Amino acid sequence: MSDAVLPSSDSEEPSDFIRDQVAADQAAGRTPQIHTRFPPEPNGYLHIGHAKSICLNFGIARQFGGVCNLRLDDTNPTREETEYVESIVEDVRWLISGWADARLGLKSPGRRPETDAAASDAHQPAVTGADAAGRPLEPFYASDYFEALYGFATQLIRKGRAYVCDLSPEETERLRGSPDRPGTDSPFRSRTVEENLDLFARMRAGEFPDAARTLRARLDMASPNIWLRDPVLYRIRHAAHHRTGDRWCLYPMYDFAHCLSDYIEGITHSICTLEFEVHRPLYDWILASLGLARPRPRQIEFARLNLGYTVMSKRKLLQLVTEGRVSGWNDPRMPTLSGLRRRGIPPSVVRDFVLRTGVTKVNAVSDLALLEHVLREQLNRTALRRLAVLRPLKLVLTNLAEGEVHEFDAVNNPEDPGAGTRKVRLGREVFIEQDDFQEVPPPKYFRLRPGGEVRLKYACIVRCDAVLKDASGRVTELHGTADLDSRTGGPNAGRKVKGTIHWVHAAESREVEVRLVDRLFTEADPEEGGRDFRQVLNPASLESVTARVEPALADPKPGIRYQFERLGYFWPDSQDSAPGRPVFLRTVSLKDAWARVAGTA
RNA sequence: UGGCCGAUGGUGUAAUGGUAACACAGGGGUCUUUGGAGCCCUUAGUCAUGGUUCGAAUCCAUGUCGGCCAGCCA
Repeated sequence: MSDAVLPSSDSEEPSDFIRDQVAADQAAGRTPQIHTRFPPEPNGYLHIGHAKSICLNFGIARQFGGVCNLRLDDTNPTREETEYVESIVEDVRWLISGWADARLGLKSPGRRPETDAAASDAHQPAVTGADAAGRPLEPFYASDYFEALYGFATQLIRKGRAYVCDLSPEETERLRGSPDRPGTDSPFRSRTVEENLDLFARMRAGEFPDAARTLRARLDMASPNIWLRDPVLYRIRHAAHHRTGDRWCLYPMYDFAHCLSDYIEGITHSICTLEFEVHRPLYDWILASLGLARPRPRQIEFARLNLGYTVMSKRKLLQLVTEGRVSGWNDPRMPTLSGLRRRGIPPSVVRDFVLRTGVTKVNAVSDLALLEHVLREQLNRTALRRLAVLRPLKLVLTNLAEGEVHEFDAVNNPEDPGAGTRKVRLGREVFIEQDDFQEVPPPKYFRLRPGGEVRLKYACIVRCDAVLKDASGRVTELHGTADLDSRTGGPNAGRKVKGTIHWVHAAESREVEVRLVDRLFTEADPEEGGRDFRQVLNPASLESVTARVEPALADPKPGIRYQFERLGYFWPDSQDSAPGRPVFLRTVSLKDAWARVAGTA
């Protein structure tokens, strides 16, 4: 099954307040070429919350004939690593593959604004597809703009809009005031342009230790908006950067770097999450203060995605990893894109899910059930059906001779006749699911019971004649009789029984490890009432069983998704499978109507 | 006791001054060699109070509740 050809809602053109704005800007001729960007900081792995931003930004580029740049927002050398850069690039490509590949804006390798003397305003155009020289393209990096940014900062100083401040971090904080009390001007606020220029150059030259001085915007210490109270634009950090090494000891802050990175790349719509709403006046102020040649980008905010039964912040996900509560960032229980991918969730499902949650400014928590619904909807249409018994119980069909074997046709996918059929074989001994037999069945139980009958899927009806137990009273084996005349085409083919169960031929079945993946937390809101989310980790989130499967499952092709009939959707784990020794992961269970009935009884 | 943003069934969204709609979840039915899938039916909502208007989920005011903001993080 190819992820790219999966049918989904990708073909629909969604509408929301951001797309309305983009459409209006384009229609009015303000931004004929739409240009968005996805700007993660490489300090962690991408998760399904980022998927929303990716789908929004690339979706807009796709819908309006534009481009979406992938940009690493790497302005803080102490938190960022190459490992994260690599995972981010891989995850973004995976998520947009077969959907918006053609919209991915990258740049020719090694290119930076200062390598392009013609562009006086540091313009960095995006390339889609391939490099003119055939070299692989690379993402944009905010760190590629350090030189250009430094130049913009000196311009701000020359205009009297920024100054070097010698206040300590503690003093800076104290003089900032509080939300309901205005701040106090820094004593360094009225330095001359010449002095500021000289000091700023010496900050860059490494003459001062960390935190000794900052470059600050000259705005309004009395503003009710904290971010307008002379915010820090540059800080000194004698730290090696994952890309620029030790070329710099002066690093721009987010507010200064982001708006100008957007400008440098020619971004028209800079879409970010709600917490940046209060930064927008600063975003606009910096750009407006510089008297820039080209049109300025515009920031629009939306509410991030939240999902039930999980946590989403990088800090908490990192905690799960470092404390060993999961096996890594790509543990199949993790909401990271690498975790979802390993679990077997196709990118088209992530896209469809995100699409269905909509785009608003309301803080909301999306329902895990919706993700599972979209998953089942797509996998139902495409997954190959197979018989697998998770917790085997032996059933001996005493009217069949040793070595007697019967063959039946089994449909590979009832939703897709083109998927064809295969043979399944039945012998004297079969395994059935322990759950499919009850010695003392509850009301409305349709499966096997002493003296009762059930159909073995694709084969024939069997009756349970005897129950064998061990000394502790545990059921160890069943004896029964097969009615071979009830097979398809047989004289008793029309006989009706209440239940149909899955099974495997004991002699030909294979033992494989199956990992039953479930939600990571037992509560929809793991942090409800301020509790530590680690208190409600689901102890049953990952259960390993040794299953008995039909031979057709012994050596599965990587990347193929299966439905184990009546159980759920599974696929071989890309990491722990070996040739001839697959490990299956459960992507999602089938809906279980009986569990509801039994649970409420 | 500051500023900004938001509030529509259980959940997520739509309705852009004119019949509150869709999806998921829940409930019921139908069909079935998956208690799956499909199909049909169904429960349930505009935060409150005023105002403007022929008419308000929508506009205005006040209140309530929720989120965000006082990193030299992003």
